[in-house]
Amino acid sequence: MMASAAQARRKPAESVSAGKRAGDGKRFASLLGKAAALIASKGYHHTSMRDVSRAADCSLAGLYHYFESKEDVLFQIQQRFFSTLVDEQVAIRDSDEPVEQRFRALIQHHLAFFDKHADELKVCTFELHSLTGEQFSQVAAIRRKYFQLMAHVMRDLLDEGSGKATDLRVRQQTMFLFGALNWIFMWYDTRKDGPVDKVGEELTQLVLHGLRGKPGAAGATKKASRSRP
Amino acid sequence: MMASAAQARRKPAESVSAGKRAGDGKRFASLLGKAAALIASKGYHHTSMRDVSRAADCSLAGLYHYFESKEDVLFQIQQRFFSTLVDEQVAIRDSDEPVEQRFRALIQHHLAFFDKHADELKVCTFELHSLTGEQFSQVAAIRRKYFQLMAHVMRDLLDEGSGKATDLRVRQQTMFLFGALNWIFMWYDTRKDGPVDKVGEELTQLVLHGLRGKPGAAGATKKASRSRP
DNA sequence: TACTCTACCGAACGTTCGTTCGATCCACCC
DNA sequence: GGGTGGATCGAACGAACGTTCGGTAGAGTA
Repeated sequence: MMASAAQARRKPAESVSAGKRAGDGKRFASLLGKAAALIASKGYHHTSMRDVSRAADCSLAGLYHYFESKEDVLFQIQQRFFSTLVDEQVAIRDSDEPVEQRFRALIQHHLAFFDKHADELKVCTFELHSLTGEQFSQVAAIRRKYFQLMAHVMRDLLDEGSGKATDLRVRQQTMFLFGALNWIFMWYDTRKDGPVDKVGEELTQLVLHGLRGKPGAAGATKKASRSRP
Repeated sequence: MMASAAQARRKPAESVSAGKRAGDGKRFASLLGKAAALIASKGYHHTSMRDVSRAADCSLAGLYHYFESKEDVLFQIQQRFFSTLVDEQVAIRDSDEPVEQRFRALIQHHLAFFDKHADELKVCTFELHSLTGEQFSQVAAIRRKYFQLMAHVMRDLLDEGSGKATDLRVRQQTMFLFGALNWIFMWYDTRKDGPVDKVGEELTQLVLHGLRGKPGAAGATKKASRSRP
């Protein structure tokens, strides 16, 4: 008597690596991918269930065999991919490397994940606020975890340079970094920009040097070279 | 016979400071503000014309006296505020100051504009792709202009330090900066973060020092202080 | 063969949306 | 007073949307 995959997922298991659940097959993964591509390019609210069904070559009603609702589509994408990324980043933070190496590895792995799952990560980054209620809270918690993870390494980095690692400074520098990372969706183009790890190294150097600078050392001291009068 | 403000605006005058057009009154500005606040907080596609009419205390049909369509609402916000910001930034770029001062001033003015018109600037930053056709092209052109403006100063900054100002490097560092700037919408909180100009100075220092660092100087040289084993 | 369960579908329902139409109110000018 | 035109409105229209319902096809199993 009708126990669809979506209904079976009603209680989605609390641990991150959830137990077996209906809808973990290839078809489900393919649907998620098609949906992520559409949402990444048109935005969640511009993407209709009819769009998804067309892209996935199935009927509108057929989608509801795999998903409870449209919002469930969005949630599945965000929950699965974002928690995978953050779990992997935790392993890097806890690795046995010097702080600069861990910092570099965090940036590089973020970009490598972006390279492999651009659509899904874009959805994670820009469509959090399209979720509501419990589903919003769950993904928001993952995002907080990611922030704290990065802020932790940022603090180590600031501590290493000098004693000026206030909570506020750690917060703001971490937010600057996330801004630079997340904005990459808006401009990165393989042909123009080359492989992602080159971009990652540029960003790593920018921040590593930027944090090291002595306060006041970069002020209005020079008398200016102007290239356009 | 019925020449509404929206219809009078049909040909919106090509110069930036357009000639007088119906709908430049206080009511029109107030409608734009209410709409910007709604769109900034709920997103364009989640904001209905009925929402706007409710917030503005007028009828649904009444809105169409001022706007040709829903997309016209979005376009008016973006075109007016974004071109104002960029025009002001052009004046800073062309001012007679040392390059570091101009760079600092660009960041500070961007943040001051954010402080005054947070809703409108947020709409400019995140809702470009909700426009289509000619309106999209117009705002995209303003955005390109802003990028080139910032990249221009970034190039001067890189030139000053050494000879390593390739087009690619200028492009990527500029994009990092825009990322950090634009992401501020996501986290800035006056109570936590203090006045915007403090934030601006942090970001200015990060980039100024970051660009000055000698390549290879911040590598895996130290043997790491770890605060969490 | 008969039963069960998964995967999937066509057709419809109720709602919300952007937009339009015809009308009214009112300040201003002849 | 009569006329004009900007500002505003209630009511409705057609389209698109998310979702549901009742059903079918087919593989697996007893």
